[in-house]
Amino acid sequence: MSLDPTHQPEPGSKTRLRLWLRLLKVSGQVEAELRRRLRAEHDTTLPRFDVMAALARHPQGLKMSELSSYLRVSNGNVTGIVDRLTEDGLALRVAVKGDRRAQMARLTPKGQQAFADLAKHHETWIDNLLGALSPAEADTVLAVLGKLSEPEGKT
Amino acid sequence: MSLDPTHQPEPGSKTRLRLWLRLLKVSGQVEAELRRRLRAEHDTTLPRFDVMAALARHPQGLKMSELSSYLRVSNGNVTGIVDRLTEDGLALRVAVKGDRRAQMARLTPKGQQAFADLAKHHETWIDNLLGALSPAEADTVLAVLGKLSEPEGKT
DNA sequence: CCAAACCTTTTTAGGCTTAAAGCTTCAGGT
DNA sequence: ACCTGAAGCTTTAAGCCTAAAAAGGTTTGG
Repeated sequence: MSLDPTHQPEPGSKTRLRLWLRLLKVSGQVEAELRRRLRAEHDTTLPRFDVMAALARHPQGLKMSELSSYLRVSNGNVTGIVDRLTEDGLALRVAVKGDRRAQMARLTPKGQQAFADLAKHHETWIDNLLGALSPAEADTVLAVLGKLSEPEGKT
Repeated sequence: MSLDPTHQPEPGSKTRLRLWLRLLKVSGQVEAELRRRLRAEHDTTLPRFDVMAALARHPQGLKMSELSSYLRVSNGNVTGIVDRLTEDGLALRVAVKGDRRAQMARLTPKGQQAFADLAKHHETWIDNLLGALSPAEADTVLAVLGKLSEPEGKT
């Protein structure tokens, strides 16, 4: 099969597959380097960073369920991460007034300070890791990839 | 701090950070969808798919250490994955002649057949998920991201 | 009032991941 | 033959991830 030159299942199928593999490679490399630096220089992990970033944007705190839907991870997942952040004194749980089922996760002052430090380094790291791209190139890719995130179907 | 308008730490730093976030978003979405379909339609996982793909390219088999360096994952990691593939009858370990320490992991006929089916669907999925991009757009992104994978320093 | 339905969170079970430790085997030097 | 270091693989510990079940708390309809 496929010796038939008239087959051509999809135009650009091959190119898209190559694009996917490269996308996977680049994001994997950057992500791996971020994880490595977070661990080596700050003794933390990417999931912890993500949770802290979410909480930093919401100083009043987030319910556990809000946090999990915000981060697009499972409900039971954030339990463990917040547990460990709490053990390290970076986060805490506070009761929700009027609903004894719910709890708000919130950064401690120590956690806010730690995140500010992390965020500063994070931006620098990204700028270094993607430094081979000019702003114009970055904008180009940004625009093209934007088509995938916004599945505009309204023709 | 940063009220000083002469600061400007990096030109394009903001754009690169946005690019990274979009890259993360797109690859995360595609990857999550692949995992979901692998699970729902084939009762398997992405790591298993990756191992099977590696073994499919090497019909004579791969040593465990070759497999782990090929996939860029830790040595102890593939042990468990090959274990589970073996339990399902998709892979097997064969002794390496002349070195009783080493073992070759290899796909069984059942495993080869299963992978052929997976690979066919995989290509279709990718083509669908990235279908919003024209071949020209895909080529553009491919070229730009190529600069990151090939850190050409020879000027 | 109270039981069923619903909501919020934690717990459980299973898989993936790494780093580090342990076991066996190999290869080379004495 | 013996020792030693390195190689190959597995095991273990800790964290992350999900889906599903369990445990409390709340709300609502009779």
